[in-house]
Amino acid sequence: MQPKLNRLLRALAREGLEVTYDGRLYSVRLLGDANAPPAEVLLPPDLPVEGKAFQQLAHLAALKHPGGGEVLRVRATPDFHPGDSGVAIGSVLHTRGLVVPGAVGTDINCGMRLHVADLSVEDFLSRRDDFVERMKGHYFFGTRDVAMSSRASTALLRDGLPGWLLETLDTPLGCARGADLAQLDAEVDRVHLGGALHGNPSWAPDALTREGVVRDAGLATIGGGNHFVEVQRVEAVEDRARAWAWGVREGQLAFMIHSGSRDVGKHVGVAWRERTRKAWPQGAPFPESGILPLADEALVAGYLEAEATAANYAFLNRLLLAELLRQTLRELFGDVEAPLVYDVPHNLTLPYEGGWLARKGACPAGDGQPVIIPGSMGATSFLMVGCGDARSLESASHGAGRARSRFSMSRGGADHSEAALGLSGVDCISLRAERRVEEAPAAYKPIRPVVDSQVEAGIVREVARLAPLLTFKA
DNA sequence: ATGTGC
Repeated sequence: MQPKLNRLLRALAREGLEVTYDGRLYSVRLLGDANAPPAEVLLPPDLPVEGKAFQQLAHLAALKHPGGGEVLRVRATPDFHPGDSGVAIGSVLHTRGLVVPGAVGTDINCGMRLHVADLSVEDFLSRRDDFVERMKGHYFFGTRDVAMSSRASTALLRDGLPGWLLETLDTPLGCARGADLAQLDAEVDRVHLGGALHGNPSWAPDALTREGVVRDAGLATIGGGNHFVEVQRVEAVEDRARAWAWGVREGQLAFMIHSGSRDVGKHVGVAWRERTRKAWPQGAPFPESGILPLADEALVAGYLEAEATAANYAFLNRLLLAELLRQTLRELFGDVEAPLVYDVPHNLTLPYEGGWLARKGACPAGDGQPVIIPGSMGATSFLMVGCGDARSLESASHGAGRARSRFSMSRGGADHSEAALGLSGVDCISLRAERRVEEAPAAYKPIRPVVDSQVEAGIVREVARLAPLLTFKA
């Protein structure tokens, strides 16, 4: 291990980085930039490291705006890996007086949602094929163009889930027609921030605010990449008191949803990437990292409102994905309770200590907060509780982390046998064969060391472990 | 991340 580590440190030094490592925590800084805060990375010695991701972190910490504002701290989670917009996935950025749209990216309010159901695994598996066929209809072919009233859509984008619910009570359309709206209302408390950010519908694509009935092809769909819907079994409970309080018990069925704001986030993210570039002060050189901050107060407020608009959409997307699961369960098994445990965003800018905290693939881990860390398909996922650790900027990993790129997984010549991909015994439902390969367990780091390192560092504690039964990938 | 495209 040591020679390998020394090689990495030397390679990074050649690229202009100053790196130290104490066996748990890396500290990274651009050489010769003593004013920039060092970026910290929690990473146990047995996990693979990527030079590019370190470089991206060091550049993020060194970010400056000629108009003022400052980066206070940068921290990365143990699942961090290079991002293609110049900001590593797993970065947490604490700023004052400036905001970095690229530190959230286009996948705004990507997040996790977890439900449990009082249904035995045996009963569920006895109707597995029926269940899969119905969900395929919903997630892959069927429930496209989800209808909602223009009023509900506008209220959602502006006020989030409570606004949407208020308008939907009068005119339930689409998936909402079969929903228990009183239950959805009661569950809003278990959505991070109440699922209610202050948005502005004018930042959303025009189609979402059209008069009359809005028909949206993206709503209640999983989306690509690492997004998924997974049916699991609660295989072990570590913190019985907390699990009980959250409604989680051993042997229950669970539903885990990983999805985001679909094309709405892309629309907002791309628009603000342009605006941020145009807002860069005339004559000032562009940072070589390509990462641009906003410092102007009105622009910062405008961006945060746009981000919130997409975030509100993502909250509803995850809610409706869960609602389709819940309705399908009722169709197959009668009156099954499938209450929400928690819904938490891991790509969002939120107020923190008088400034802003931008998380890109990092789960909030405030004291007592539920933290959801999914393993790859076929691996255990974790329900944790945050410890409110300040050194980690109250942030945990959002998964195991990608070990190999989608491209490197799918290219010819690679061993695509089930065994090599780690897919033996994995029940993955997707219409696209290449998705199973790109997202196979072999593309991801092992989840155990990622979780353990965060427990040892006092960031999270284990509440329950969830074993996969079947996974839907778009 | 994106009704993706290396």
